[in-house]
Amino acid sequence: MEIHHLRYFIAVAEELSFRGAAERLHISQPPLSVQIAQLERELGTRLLERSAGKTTRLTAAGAVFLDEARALLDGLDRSIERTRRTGRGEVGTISVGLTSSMAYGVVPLLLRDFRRAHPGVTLQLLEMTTAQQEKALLARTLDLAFCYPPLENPGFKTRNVGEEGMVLAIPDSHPLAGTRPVRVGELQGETILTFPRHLSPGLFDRMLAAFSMAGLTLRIAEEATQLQTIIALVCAGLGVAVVPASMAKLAREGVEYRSILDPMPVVETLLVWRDDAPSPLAQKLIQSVSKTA
Amino acid sequence: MEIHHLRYFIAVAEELSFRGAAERLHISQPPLSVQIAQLERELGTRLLERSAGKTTRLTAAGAVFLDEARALLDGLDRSIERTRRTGRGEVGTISVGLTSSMAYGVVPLLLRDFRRAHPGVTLQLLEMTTAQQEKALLARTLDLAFCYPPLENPGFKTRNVGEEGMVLAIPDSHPLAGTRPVRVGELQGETILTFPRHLSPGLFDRMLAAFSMAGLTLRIAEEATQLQTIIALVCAGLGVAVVPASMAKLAREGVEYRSILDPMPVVETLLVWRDDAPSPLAQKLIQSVSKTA
DNA sequence: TCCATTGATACGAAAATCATATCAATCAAG
DNA sequence: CTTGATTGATATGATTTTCGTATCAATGGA
Repeated sequence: MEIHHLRYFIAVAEELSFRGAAERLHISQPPLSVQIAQLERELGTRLLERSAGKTTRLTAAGAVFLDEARALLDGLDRSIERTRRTGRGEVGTISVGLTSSMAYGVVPLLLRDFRRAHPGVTLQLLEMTTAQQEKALLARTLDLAFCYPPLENPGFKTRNVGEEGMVLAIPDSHPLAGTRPVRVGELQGETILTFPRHLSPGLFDRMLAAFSMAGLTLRIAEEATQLQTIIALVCAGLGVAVVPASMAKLAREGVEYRSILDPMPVVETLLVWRDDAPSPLAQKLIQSVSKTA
Repeated sequence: MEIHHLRYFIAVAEELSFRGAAERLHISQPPLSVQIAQLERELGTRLLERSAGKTTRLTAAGAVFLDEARALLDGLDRSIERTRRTGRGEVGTISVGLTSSMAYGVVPLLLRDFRRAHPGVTLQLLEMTTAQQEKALLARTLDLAFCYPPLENPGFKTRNVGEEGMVLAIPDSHPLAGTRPVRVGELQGETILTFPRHLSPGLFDRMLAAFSMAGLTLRIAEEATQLQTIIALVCAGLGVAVVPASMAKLAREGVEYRSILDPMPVVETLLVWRDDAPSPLAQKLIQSVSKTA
């Protein structure tokens, strides 16, 4: 059985006439009779009562199969449309990774714009470290990733979607509290908290270098897998911290943010994807982000 | 698009290999590639990522279409099975007419047997007079009819499914009440109620003849479109009535039934159907009734 | 009785699918 | 780095299927 059998049968069942149906189908009557006969033979039952001269009628099985055939063709149309929409990237799900520290930066804005432009698309956001995201991209668990450089794997395409400076986070009870920008030298003797290196080796090393030049050392808060934890430690008076500027949006009681006068590393945010055949959805998000950023 | 496109695509999507799928389909690989390419062209989107040497993978659209194609083929199988069952008369609906007076005779027994043997069949029972049933058969509103002879239209096939004698229905306060059979002569002076002629002309005329021979007249209860109404009138003391023996099963408080010694008309019940192409369900019911009766 | 119309059948023509042969690209092994 | 094996794509002739023309028997209406 093929789909044209369904179409042919529906035409005959609706016209209740082989000649009329043949005309509607733009074919001649004999092959139509043959095709219907094939269909009846395969189904093992007569679908139409025909007697020359008198009106053709549906059998009980024919009435059932007419309903079924219509439903099947409708289902086929819907299936085709759904597939086409998916192919055009109008619907579907896309997995996007981001680090927990990006929750307050430019990434939410970029994603919000994409969501508005593509309401049919489900964004699946997964908080992961840069290293985890790289592995997930390779395993195809992620379609896209928002990472911090440097990337370990060279086989990725990237786009810079924003960069931000570092600011100082201090308790509001601290002598340096106030609106004044701060120099690194003023931190002499302070406990300067920072995150474990594996969370962002590139940023970590550049921070380390910047402070070493000023003769300062950093204290690594091993348990701080999220920058918010660092802020919490600052709030508790365990020290000060240097964090990306967007963290200032996390207005936390008892913590103030001060800009730093000395040269500090700049945190770049990269959108990363595999260089082989990104899905249409991924392409759309890349395009959306490129336009916005 | 044809159904074999769906089958071919499912095979490739499941094997994730054109050659493997071709082997499974018992065709060679080149035409399979061509068919998939046709499918992709018609859908306007790529379904499979293929790169020589590396593993073939589904695109997002391909994953969607795989689900859809499986569902469509499943639906097709179910449709075929449903149609075949209808063709074999295993499922469906059959419209059967019967007169209201048959509700206590042999007909319910016959239908009960059929119901047991064919649980998938819905019996649509319609209470109609014999004349109404004949019209409904011609209009194809009914598939089968349980009628009383004679039939007006000669173009029917019939089968006698039972005959029964007539009995006397009298109030239990009546002088004739008791267990004794009754002679027609004993009804001299009684009001003998009967149904309007149009409900069953054949039976009416034979009844009329039988009573005329004994010098008795009948009083027609015009409002009695159902035999039960006659019984109700008897119960109310408006007279006595001669009714089919099966009505005795309608054990009504205040009414007794007496057999009649004189020759009385015999009520035949006919199963009636059009002589042109009865549906498989109708054939099954005819067969069931013939075996039981 | 004749004529028009219905669907079925027969047969050659057109179209679609298929199999064989072959290619470029890629990967694994030496 | 080279070789051999495997992947899917392409080209071409063969086979199968479907289609159209011609024709038939059966039925209903004029």
